[in-house]
Amino acid sequence: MTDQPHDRTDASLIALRRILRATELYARDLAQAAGLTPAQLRVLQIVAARGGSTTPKALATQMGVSQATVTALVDKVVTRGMAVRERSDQDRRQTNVVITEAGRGALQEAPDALQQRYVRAFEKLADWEQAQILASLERIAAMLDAEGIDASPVLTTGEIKAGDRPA
Amino acid sequence: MTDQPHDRTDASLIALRRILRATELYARDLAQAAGLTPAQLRVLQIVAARGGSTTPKALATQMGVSQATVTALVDKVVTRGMAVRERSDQDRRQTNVVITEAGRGALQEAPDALQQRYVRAFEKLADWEQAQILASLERIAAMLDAEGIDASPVLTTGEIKAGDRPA
DNA sequence: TTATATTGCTTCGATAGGCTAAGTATAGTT
DNA sequence: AACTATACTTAGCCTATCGAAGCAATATAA
Repeated sequence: MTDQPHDRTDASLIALRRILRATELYARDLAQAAGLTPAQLRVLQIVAARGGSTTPKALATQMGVSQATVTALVDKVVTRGMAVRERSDQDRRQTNVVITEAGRGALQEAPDALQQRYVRAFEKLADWEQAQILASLERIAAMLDAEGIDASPVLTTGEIKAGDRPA
Repeated sequence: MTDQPHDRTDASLIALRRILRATELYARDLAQAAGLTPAQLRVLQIVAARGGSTTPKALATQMGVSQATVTALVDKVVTRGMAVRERSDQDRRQTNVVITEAGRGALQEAPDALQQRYVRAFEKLADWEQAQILASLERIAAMLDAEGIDASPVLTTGEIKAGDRPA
């Protein structure tokens, strides 16, 4: 392969697309395995990550969609018995979306789309490879979201990892 | 940052998500700017990339969706005057989707989501950085779509059966 | 206290993208 | 001529998403 700069640009774009596509397809796959659509699965994941209960408002913010959309999604997971709505006692305008045992079960069947596949492979890599890939990814992420995108909440496993219970 | 292996796994996942999210949001943005939805834009892009004319079959294959979906998408871009349908002369079962001047204009207004933002930044990087990023991306792509997604982009026909909204 | 915001969520009506199944031509095969 | 296969379209049905409007509870002002 020649070293025309443009070749590399194209090749990296192609690789990026493969990544996006693989992620998307795998997300669908997993969601289907758990009897949930990707969007519904995301709802459950966020609720679980926030200690098993959160509000539609918080979901909307974190997912970057409108509250109306969250209402529809919550309707569906509620219908499937994977969550319930409970009126808040502090502020009775608020509703808490609470995950059920069935919901937790479904989550276990369908762990995070990226995590499942990626972690296994990543952790097999040599140390230097991991370091290089990490550096590259962070570089790319910075390139992509540096300009323009409003500071909307990025869903990361990191930030929602351990117990930050919302009162 | 410490060098705990797990930190790196998490950090790389977070970076990946940022990439996915940035791409998704930017795609919407651009599509809106051009008066097209992301899917419709993709149709136009593919048609243009194939020399300004291609068949629904080819579109379906390349986009990984059914022909029926392509029909619907083509309907929309045709309605917007950005493409026309023409019966093939070689095989009269075939239809050619042909991009119009208006379509080309729209494409120029809204170039590829990834390309637009990424290429600019990528081509500013130092040579060694480009090489490293490319290697990493290809590595990741291989990790993600190697195992599991067997052959076709078409998913299993597992069903997520309907649910109605709770009262 | 009563009147007026503001907040949190749901409902309604649209639009988009996606699917499967069934229909219609056209092209190939036997 | 009679099948079979191919290329699309149609029809009917999901899900996801939005904006606008509505309702209920809280907060603020007069």
